[in-house]
Amino acid sequence: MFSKACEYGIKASIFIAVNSSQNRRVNPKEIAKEINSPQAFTAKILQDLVRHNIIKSVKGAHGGFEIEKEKIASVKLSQIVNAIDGDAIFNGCGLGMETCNAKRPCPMHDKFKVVRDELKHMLEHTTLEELAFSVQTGETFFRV
Amino acid sequence: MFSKACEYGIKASIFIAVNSSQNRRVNPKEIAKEINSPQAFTAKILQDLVRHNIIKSVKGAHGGFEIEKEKIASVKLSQIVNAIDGDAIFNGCGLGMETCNAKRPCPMHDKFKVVRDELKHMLEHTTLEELAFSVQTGETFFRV
DNA sequence: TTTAAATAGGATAAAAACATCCGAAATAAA
DNA sequence: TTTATTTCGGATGTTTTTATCCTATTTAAA
Repeated sequence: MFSKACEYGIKASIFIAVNSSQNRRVNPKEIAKEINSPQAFTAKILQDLVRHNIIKSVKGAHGGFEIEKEKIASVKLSQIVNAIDGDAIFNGCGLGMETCNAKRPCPMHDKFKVVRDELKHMLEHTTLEELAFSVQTGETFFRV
Repeated sequence: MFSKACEYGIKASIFIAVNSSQNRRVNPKEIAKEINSPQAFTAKILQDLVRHNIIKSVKGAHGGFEIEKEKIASVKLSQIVNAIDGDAIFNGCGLGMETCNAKRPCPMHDKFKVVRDELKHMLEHTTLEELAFSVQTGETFFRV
């Protein structure tokens, strides 16, 4: 469904949100440990999220990654997915056809579109805030 | 969403169904041409579908691939997807966590499960017959 | 029985995804 | 100003996915 990079990116963003809400910056080492991901690879993904203006990085001593508090509630899962995996998941054809559309649909088009649109809707209406909150309350988890 | 192999496998199955309903066997060359896929790679996938007992192959002169007519209506998309991509799409965690479940859910679990279950339901209730029919009537297409 | 036409399957190659390493650049604090 | 700490970014390596090639095996028909 999502690439590994995207999975790591989502988890990392949530973890950063959890910490930023407590005014703590975190670094790739802490993040990778918490979300159970390869550190250097995770660092690359964090750079990507910074370039896409989803998280903020602060260089130098006492630096790290953070998300502005006001942003935590407004950032949607769809933005993270789109930043890392692009928009194929939102608009792409279920059978990978470049040219599939309502006028000239692939055999799966109608049925697939229903599911894809629901996924899209879910990603566009799920905020970092609610995900971070469920982690903070101990309701959900990043790892075993 | 699905691997390339799975996309080719679905399209190939539909094309074989269309032809089998007219008592025609087809070979990898015809199939690859029709569904716009690499021929040798497609042949491998066909072997996989044969091993999974979804399609039938007939070796030797005048051989080729076919699907028993009675089977066309009973084969579900889910069987093809499962044969090629396995069951991760049906049961896997949205964040790739091996251990995610209702008791110890990942942050996306509840919201993802809704979408994943709808995808699963769609795949389990879509038959090769209806897909093949939509191609036969010229309502849907494999390529540009 | 021979031949031509098919699928089967192993070996190999190319591309993409996943991952690591290391030095450069930035910055806060000593 | 120096030092320690941190992100940035390029180079490189590994694994998986995608794709090709070639030979063996099977089988219908001549």
